[in-house]
Amino acid sequence: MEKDFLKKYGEAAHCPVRNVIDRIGDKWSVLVLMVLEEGNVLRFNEIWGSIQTISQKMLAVTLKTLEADGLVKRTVYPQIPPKVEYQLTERGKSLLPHLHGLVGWANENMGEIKESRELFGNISRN
Amino acid sequence: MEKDFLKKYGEAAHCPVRNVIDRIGDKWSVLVLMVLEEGNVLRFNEIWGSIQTISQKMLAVTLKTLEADGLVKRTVYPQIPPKVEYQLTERGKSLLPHLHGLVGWANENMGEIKESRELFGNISRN
DNA sequence: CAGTATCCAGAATGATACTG
DNA sequence: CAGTATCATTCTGGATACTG
Repeated sequence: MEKDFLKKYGEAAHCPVRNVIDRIGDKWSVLVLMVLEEGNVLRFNEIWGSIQTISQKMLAVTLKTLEADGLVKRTVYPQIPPKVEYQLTERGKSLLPHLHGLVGWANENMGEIKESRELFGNISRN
Repeated sequence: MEKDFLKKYGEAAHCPVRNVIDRIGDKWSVLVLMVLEEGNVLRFNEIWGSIQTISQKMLAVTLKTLEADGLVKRTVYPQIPPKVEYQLTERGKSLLPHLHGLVGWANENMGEIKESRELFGNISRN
């Protein structure tokens, strides 16, 4: 029996799933978005202090990507020393409920998932 | 003004955000989950045919990870040639609404996001 | 303070060939 | 059919040093 009703996925540019995962699947974007949600308006070093293990480079790269996507707004105050503030845009805010859905799911299921993984035996992805 | 009310994120093992992103942030997991949702019960090659650009190796690895996490159930029929069927578990099904939330958001916003990115100028993440 | 520039290690993914 | 094994490549992120 053929299953021709299945959609074809994976063609990169036009794949809606790829679009999402490419955007939030990196190591830090979701974390930065949630920190900004909590802090409202934050300076570079405030975000850096809140995400303990991120490197300065990756914070800069992540913020720039989020800004380019219009999820975060960057405001520069021309002073010395410089002051730069970051905050979510409306578009960025509209994404957050979905992220909370995911994190909520993770919190509810991580315990059992870890047990499953133990039973299955640790596997490598290579 | 200090912002000590900010939570501290990023400590890997105990970070709920890391837990989610590590699980669905890879290149293929979400795609495979959605194909299985649509197809209900599918054989290895049916999934492979539905995700055009995935390699055989990565499909095998992805399915094994999802199985280890208890999101997908694998059933082997001891025949020659072999027949193996994959389907979502209840846990796997419980994740999907959240993924649909994200994909829906992406579909609604991708147009504007692409425009933003053009205006901003293409940036590299390195 | 808020970044950049460089360089590098390791992880993730892909290509290809082979097998029970 | 449903994988595994191996090798090659690409991509990501971290360390460190430097700057307007």
